[in-house]
Amino acid sequence: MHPRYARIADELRAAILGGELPVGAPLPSETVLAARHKVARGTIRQAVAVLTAEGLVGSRQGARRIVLGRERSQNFAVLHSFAEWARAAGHEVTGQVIEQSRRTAGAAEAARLGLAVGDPVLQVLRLRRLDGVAVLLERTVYAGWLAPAVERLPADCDSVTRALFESRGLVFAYGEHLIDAVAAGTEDARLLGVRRGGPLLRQRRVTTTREGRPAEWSDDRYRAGSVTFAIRNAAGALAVHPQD
Amino acid sequence: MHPRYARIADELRAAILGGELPVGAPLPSETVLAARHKVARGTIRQAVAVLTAEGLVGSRQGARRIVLGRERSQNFAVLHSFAEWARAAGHEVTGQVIEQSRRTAGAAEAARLGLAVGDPVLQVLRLRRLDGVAVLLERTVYAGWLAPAVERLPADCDSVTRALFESRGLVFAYGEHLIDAVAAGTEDARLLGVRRGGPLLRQRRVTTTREGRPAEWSDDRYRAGSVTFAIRNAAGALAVHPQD
DNA sequence: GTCCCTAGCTTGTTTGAACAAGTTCTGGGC
DNA sequence: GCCCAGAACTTGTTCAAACAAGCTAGGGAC
Repeated sequence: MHPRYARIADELRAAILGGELPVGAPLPSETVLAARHKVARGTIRQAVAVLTAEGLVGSRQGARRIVLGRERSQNFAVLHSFAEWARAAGHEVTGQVIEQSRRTAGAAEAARLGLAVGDPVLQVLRLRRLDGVAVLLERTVYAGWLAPAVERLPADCDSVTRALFESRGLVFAYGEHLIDAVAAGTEDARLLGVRRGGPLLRQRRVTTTREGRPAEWSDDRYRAGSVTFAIRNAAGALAVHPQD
Repeated sequence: MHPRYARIADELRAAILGGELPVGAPLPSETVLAARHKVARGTIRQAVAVLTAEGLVGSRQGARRIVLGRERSQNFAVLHSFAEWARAAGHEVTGQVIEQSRRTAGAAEAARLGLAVGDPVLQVLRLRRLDGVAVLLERTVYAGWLAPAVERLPADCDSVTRALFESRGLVFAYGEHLIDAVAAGTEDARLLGVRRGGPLLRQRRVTTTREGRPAEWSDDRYRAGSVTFAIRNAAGALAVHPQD
């Protein structure tokens, strides 16, 4: 059973997405909502904090909260798994390991993965296709303790994240991403089928387990025009949990 | 005076950034922190919620909170203003309007800015330099009601966001961003001084006022290698900033 | 009619308490 | 020595109350 505030948040979200609370309209005041749901004001504040974090509503002290938008921004967590995102968007995803080898960590990798220089790591080069078209080239380095689990995966595994969750109970909960544009190198161009020197969208990311242990470090290159990152930010309102 | 929880958050953040609380270390428990600062547990929870949203600490029910990282990711708000970010990072920013003209909104613009087709808009082409190097080409469309305020700005205005805040009290608080890579067109190549067809990082964004009124729509192209978007996502909360 | 100022409403901050749910560690039993 | 059951601890959820700070609409002065 979800907590009370989450269910109230779901209800409000549904009202916004369903158009009962149109964009620009004020939300009912906290007092009214509290009375309507028979909960304390703090619980309502937690519920609207969820919506604020999603960028659906904005708030200013003294004035009523306002509906900002109807499109719910996906949690950025989907960015962790190309496969999850693509499937949700109705695309067919396939993956293929091009190259896989064990080696030892260099200084940069060691720092990023929280290892010592020389610790074993597993390097994987993976090509992913969307509806048959080569779209993403992943160069991933897994921490040594993950290597056996990754090596056991089939070469055409669709979703590594899901597979590792199912086989090892691993959850990649927190991550850090660096996004920029780079020119396609020779290998990039050949595998993705683009011109050498042409634009690629690069995403470098570190993913850690829920406990904060770094698990993988990856350099992902997307063919230009194939993928766009969408970010909705509920800027000023970054503080979340109002009350305990 | 900042609220109490914000000051406690600042103190904890400083401890993490300063290395007193190294990555992987547990945070003191809420009870301990509450006693130490002589506040209620709820106040401590608000403080750590800030850090959680910044991606600095993670938490699991039942276990102590853990320091996840040392790099603080700025709130996405800074991304609204290239100038604000650059200045904060210690760079010298200059801007220059290349072209500016009024026209009427097409279908796509009207939809994005919440206008009717044919409503007046102001189109501005702006080149921005970082420490003297051309780095960003902005193609911005302002809603008609903003046009007078924008036209009144000097052609070499550094920070449009700040200027509009000061002259009109406008705050660009919420936005939506689409990030991808594109090949440089002829004009892009000439103004940014890169090869035609070379990689550019494109950011398309809609910015609305705090009240949810769309104010500007912009296509920003960054020279590859000059700027990187950093995104840190802590299970739902995301924060982003450009970095070099 | 216009302007200002205040009364009332709304969100923000904080307190203190209680229980629920999950984790960690300590002993005792084997 | 190993393993399992609790005890103790820690975070998560909720309540009720109070005051602070900011906004808005309406009424009074001009």
